[in-house]
Amino acid sequence: MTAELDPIIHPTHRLRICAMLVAGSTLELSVIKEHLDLSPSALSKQVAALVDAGYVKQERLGSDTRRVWLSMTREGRKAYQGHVAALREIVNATTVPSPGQHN
Amino acid sequence: MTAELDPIIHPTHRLRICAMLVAGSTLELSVIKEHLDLSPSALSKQVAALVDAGYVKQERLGSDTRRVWLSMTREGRKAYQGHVAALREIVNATTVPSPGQHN
DNA sequence: GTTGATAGTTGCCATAGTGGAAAGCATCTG
DNA sequence: CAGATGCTTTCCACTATGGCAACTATCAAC
Repeated sequence: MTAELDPIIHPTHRLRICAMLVAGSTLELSVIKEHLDLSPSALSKQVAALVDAGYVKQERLGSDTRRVWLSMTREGRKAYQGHVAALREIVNATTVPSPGQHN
Repeated sequence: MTAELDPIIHPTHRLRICAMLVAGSTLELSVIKEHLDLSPSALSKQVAALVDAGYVKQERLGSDTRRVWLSMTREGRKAYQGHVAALREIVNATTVPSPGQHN
């Protein structure tokens, strides 16, 4: 408990990016782009925010060095897990109705 | 599926407010205030955003008419449930690790 | 090598969101 | 009535966001 919502992760696009990366280990930026409805520049900035926070690592891996690959850092994984834990805390207070309350 | 994140609900303070209201049916504003670290003015504005969206209903109930009580509208409950469903979709893609991935 | 396409980043700008302080309003309490 | 209380609103400063257009770097074709 006492997990905190992480303002770096919370905004919707970055939350989605992190979720994809935690699930997918290492992904091409273009793959992420297809799943978020964002212009290239906006996406680039959201990713940069995660990189600046130390949550995401950027590499140019393949034969085509224009392409960027992303993965979570250990710190990023930890922050994401904490964030999700905090979300669960907040939301679960919801789903356990106290007796005598008429929802 | 295809549940959408609701930008009215998503920001952290409003998410907390909604979670409290969905859990607690009708709450005094002051009760919410104690659980969020926000100035009176900031809280007032966040609540106003939820009221404007039609998600929360404000009433002056007790003998002291200065005090405001809050509850979710049916629409608000629906929106909140949708939002939480969307969050689960996003986050659950995470917690089901595909085989062969080293998280 | 030159040309044109592609991947991504950055600067600029316009807009929206947020929060606190302070003033304002209505109401309650003594 | 005077002062305290609960909440709202106005004002202002600051941050965040997104798109466009310009830019860099690389690739692919010839």
